[in-house]
Amino acid sequence: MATIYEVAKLAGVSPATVSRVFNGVAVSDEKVSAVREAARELRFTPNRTARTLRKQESEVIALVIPDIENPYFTELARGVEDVAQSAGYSVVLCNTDAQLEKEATYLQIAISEHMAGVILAAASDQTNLDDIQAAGRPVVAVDRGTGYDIDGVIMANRTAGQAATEHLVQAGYRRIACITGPQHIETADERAQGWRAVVARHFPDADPDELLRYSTFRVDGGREAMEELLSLPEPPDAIVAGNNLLGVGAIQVLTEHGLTPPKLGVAVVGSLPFTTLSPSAVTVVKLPARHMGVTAAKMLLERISGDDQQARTVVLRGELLPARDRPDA
Amino acid sequence: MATIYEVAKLAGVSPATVSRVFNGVAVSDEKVSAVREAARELRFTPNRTARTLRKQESEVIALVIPDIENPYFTELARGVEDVAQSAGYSVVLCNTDAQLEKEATYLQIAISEHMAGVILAAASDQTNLDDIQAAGRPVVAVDRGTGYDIDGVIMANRTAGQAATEHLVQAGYRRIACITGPQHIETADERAQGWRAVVARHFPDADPDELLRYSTFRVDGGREAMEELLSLPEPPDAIVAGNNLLGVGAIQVLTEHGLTPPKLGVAVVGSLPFTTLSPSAVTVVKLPARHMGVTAAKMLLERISGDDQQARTVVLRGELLPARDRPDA
DNA sequence: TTTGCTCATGAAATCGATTTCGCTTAGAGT
DNA sequence: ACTCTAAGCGAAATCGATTTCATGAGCAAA
Repeated sequence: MATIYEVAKLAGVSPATVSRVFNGVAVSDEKVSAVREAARELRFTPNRTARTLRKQESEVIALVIPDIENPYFTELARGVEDVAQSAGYSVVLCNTDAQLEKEATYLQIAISEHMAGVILAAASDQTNLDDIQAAGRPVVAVDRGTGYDIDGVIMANRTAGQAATEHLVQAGYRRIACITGPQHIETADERAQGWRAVVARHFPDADPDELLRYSTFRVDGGREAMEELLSLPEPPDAIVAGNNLLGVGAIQVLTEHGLTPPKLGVAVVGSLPFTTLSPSAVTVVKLPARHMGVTAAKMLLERISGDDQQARTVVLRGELLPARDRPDA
Repeated sequence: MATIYEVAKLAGVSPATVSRVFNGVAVSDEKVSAVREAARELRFTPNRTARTLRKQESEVIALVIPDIENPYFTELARGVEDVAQSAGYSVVLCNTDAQLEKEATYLQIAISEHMAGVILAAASDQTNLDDIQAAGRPVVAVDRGTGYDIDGVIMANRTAGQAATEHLVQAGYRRIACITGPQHIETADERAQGWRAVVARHFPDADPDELLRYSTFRVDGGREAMEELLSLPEPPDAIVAGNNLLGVGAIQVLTEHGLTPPKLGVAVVGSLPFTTLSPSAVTVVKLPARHMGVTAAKMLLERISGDDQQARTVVLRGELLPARDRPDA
């Protein structure tokens, strides 16, 4: 690739002037066109590595997520990407597999590659951000908090859990179970709390914990938990799934048992983008994943451009899309 | 962040020696430990930007795909990532939305960021790789060819289309339609050709094109095409979907019309990881997406380390997972 | 003892951009 | 006509690592 020096020589100016042309600093019209002409001829593209080294900042932001195969996170990624792209930033997607170690590696890379900032869906509440904060790189939390006082975009998880559960109650279900993610993940626990509150209010005599399962946020986790619940002496007549993948797993098992919703009521916190069910069979609390990504990216870009107001937390709300088929319909 | 100079000063050696310690070049034991000690104390991490500038190569590979929200590509990405990670490389995921322009931008970035190589699922057969080849960066094609003579990992698409269709014929269906992706995408067309060959052989009198729909490789594309097919004077009794998302869209429409498979036969080229259907209702030709990513990443790493044998193309085969429920069962 | 080699090491060049500094020149103000 | 200011521009420093080159020490072979 051509360098700035070759362009300078061809255009008959100094490298400094070439740089100025490409960075919008005042240069006379004739030199501008000479430089542009030379650059075109040599197919010159500025070397981003050199630029990053000198400027101590690159136009790359890292999006660190626990599960790249979860459509929820890819939708979120789309939101981030669209905003970033139109601001001239590119996005590096880092998949941590919910492992603290991988997460730490990626955060180190973000520092040593001079990335402009990080959007982080933390693997757990143990995530250490000391180094990246010391490096002065802004971090925005998405989906989950971090234990640090930083910008964040999260869901009203408790509310979402409540809404899902409440809707099942209204639909006439009486023994409502809950399958959620690992207890150490804030998101998982809050949704379960929403469920518990509603169940406790409507059925004060029931022992809620009998019908609560903490699992992994994965399809197989949903399957296992659902199998377990079905084999109880007194199985539930409805379940609330703590995220999309748990919902998929649970519904798969139900289908295999001939209990296709709404025979057994199902409400999912999260969307089922690739479901092949009738859309009216399952209640869904749609999470604004894309919007979450958009918001987080905007906040991050503000910080990158120097905004240092107090840390903000934006709380987004899910949207209840009720199942229309009732068991008594 | 601490620099190599500060470490050198603290350890009482030259920066060159510090570099050698971190790159496994012979240095006396005492200096090694002095350097390590100093590095630990200053929490030194080598600045990757500077290293990249000097070495003219970074430990980053780009994975350029047309649709990050398609589980097929995220599964492929997982394969790439696992191999790359264990070789010390990180992966930048670039989403082109099947747009040539975005793709070109990302390829330019790959060059100007000195990325070690690119794994590319091309947006179309128009992709221009001249620049990146001129820059000497290896490119491996996945899922689709590129029109260049480079390494590639592709599917036996025609075979997959045939197998899916053949299975529907064996199951007793007689009027089998096909919904596939844009005609200018090799993958889409080859699968349709497989379908056409089988249909022509078994039903030589039928006009195949009446039942063939080129669409986009997206859920809504599958929905539209399915609606169209259902409103034909003589609608099909089965369909072959050219990829996973088309399959999802088609099945959604069928479900809404009360034609849940296997009432109308469905075979999909591609997996339905988040389906909630009974697994025995739909025939699936499972594509080895992960394996494809793994293979491509290994090939790319070989090229990166200097291998310059002739370009190779690896063809992987899909696996037929037949539906067990027959319409006549 | 001398020659020849290897090994460890530091000084300095290098990668390719940006940016500071200082000089020149042109135009405004008096 | 004479400062004063600002704009345009080039030379050189800079970012932080790697790598070449030169040097000297240590050791083996002759």
